[in-house]
Amino acid sequence: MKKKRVKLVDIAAELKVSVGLVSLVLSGKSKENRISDALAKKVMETANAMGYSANQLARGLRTGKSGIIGLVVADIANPYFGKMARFIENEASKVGYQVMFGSSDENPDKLQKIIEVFISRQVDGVIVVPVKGSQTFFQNSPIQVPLVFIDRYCDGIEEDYVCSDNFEGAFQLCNLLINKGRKQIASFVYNTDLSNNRDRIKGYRAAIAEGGLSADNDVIYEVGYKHLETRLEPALKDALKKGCDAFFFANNSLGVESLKIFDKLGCKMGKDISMVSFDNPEVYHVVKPGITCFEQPIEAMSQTAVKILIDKIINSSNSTISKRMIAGNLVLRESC
Amino acid sequence: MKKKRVKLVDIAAELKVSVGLVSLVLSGKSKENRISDALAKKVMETANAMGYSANQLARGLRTGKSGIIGLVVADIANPYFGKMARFIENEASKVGYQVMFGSSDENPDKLQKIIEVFISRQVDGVIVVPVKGSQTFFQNSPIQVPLVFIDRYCDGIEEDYVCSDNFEGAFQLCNLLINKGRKQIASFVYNTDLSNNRDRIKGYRAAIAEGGLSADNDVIYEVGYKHLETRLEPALKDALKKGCDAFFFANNSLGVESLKIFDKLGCKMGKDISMVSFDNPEVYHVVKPGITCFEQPIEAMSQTAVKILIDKIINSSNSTISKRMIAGNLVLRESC
DNA sequence: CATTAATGCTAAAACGTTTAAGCAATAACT
DNA sequence: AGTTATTGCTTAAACGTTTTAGCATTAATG
Repeated sequence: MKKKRVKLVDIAAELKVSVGLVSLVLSGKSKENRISDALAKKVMETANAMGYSANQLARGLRTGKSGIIGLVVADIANPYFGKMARFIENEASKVGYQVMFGSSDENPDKLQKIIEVFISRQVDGVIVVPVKGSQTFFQNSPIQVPLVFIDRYCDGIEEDYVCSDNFEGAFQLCNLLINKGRKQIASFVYNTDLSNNRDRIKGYRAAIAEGGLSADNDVIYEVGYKHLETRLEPALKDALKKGCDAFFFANNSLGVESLKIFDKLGCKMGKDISMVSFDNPEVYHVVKPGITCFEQPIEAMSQTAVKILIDKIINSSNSTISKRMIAGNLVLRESC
Repeated sequence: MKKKRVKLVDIAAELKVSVGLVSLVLSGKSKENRISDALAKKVMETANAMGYSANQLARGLRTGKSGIIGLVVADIANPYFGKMARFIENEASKVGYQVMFGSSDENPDKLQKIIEVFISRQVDGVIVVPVKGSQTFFQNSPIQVPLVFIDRYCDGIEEDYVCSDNFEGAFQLCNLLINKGRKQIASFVYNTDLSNNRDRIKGYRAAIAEGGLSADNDVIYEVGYKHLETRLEPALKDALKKGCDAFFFANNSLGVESLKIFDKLGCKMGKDISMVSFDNPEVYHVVKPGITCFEQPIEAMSQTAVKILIDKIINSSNSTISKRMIAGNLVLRESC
């Protein structure tokens, strides 16, 4: 029933040649090694006929390359990261790489565990969405694999990264609110000092300052990733009580959850209040009024990250580190 | 700069013991092999101190187990499959397995390629969402790895699967429409004869029949996965023209896209028309009126699939095949 | 005391590849 | 004809583990 997997030695036996020769032919090195065309052809044919498929474990052990890249996102179930995973998969498969993933839940311990497991599995490189509190890990552990940060980077860690223009996105979004004539803009962000979050706050502040609005710190609400359900609603109520008539959300999770709460509280979006948000989940498109947002260039970011990583893997070029910031685009809808 | 990875032989050299001993200790086989406690302790300590991490490629080559399971979904960017991936990741990591994924785009050729690559990478098992046209592949190729279908199964392929109760879900959903007093229910499904799609159609038909409505075939619209943008709108218009006052959507993609179109056409959801849908994407929760739907038990399905797979891997028990159907639950909202 | 048993370790093969080095045989030169 | 190249293949080591079999040494037994 269970057919034994055919390996090089089986093909070699069948043709009465050496294993090495079969290997050379099947890995496309016939020419360099002066294997006769006739024999090479015969080898390939029988390999096909016998249904040969290389054992990548053995190959990897020998060559020191697994052909796998590890991807660590916050949560693969979050469509933002799901899309990212998909684009990374596409780009990686173009160059023969497979993707192994792990979700950190924004937890530095989990992230560390995942990376350690990846390393143990000999991934050739990793693409990582770093999380709050993981700086020390990246600093202390002399990470032994090529690494590229995506979506965010870690301060003080000199590593390649690719992210979107978070400052500009926030700046543009908040400008929309100001131009709309809104007077007090509440900002909802995660409680981290990660680059993306921080730059979005900066963009918000810059817009406020340029727009001549008062930039009271107390209308910046930092909400923890795991406390959305409990902390978000009180924060929103507080903002409303303080007279905020506009809302800036630093990501889709905050924005989408807030939409539900606004509805519950009976706030009329686009009338009583205006809102803008980072990210462009399906919800923002379908809901009425549509939510104006800043769409991050997930595809370009993902492709770039893979390209940088593959380059690092192949050329072992830790010479210069690339820091890429890719422009996103504003999606104008009715919420502002 | 680049620290050399420490391996068993390094630890062995450090302690002037044999490699085998180190291996035995580190893989927790000290007792069975009568390694003295003192030495075992010392080995573990130096292993830690030296930062040892096993090379899973080598281990896998030797043991014949890679510790990796392959997951083939239609599209990891689709939140439904993203969640599935996440739950599978969680369950797999509990037993020390990593997940490698691939997206088939509902394309049998891609699916086949992915599985072949997985096999070549020596995955210990695969969890697969089969697609239209992949039956022959599963039939002909004597798949050499433990396999579990999820979400759907292939007719004529005797393999383990776990799916939700598609018939019951569709039946219940359509009953809601009928009880609401709707007279002509259009059904929007994919153009495949895969089990899930087919059972949903059956559920729809059964409800229609029991409800005493006319079951004209021409209010079943089969729309291809890749032709949603072009084919869906004409189909919806056609249904409206035919006088349909209720809509059953067999999945979230069809339902969400249709929401946009209904809005464009000025249809008042819950008044002019009612709708129900399979799956429970965020959109259905946030949109007004909320969309009544049948939520599939993604977590339970995923966990079950992993458990079955791990069991097959460990026990090589191809004795009995398990066919699991897990109940989902109706989420009542205002669209019906 | 002589035998058997238990203890604590080592040696070496094996997993399936890749690849450097080498070896005949033939071909191409002086 | 004698040397050197070229051609076409083979050999065998290596990658880092696991695991079986075995070897001393010490302890327990009759």
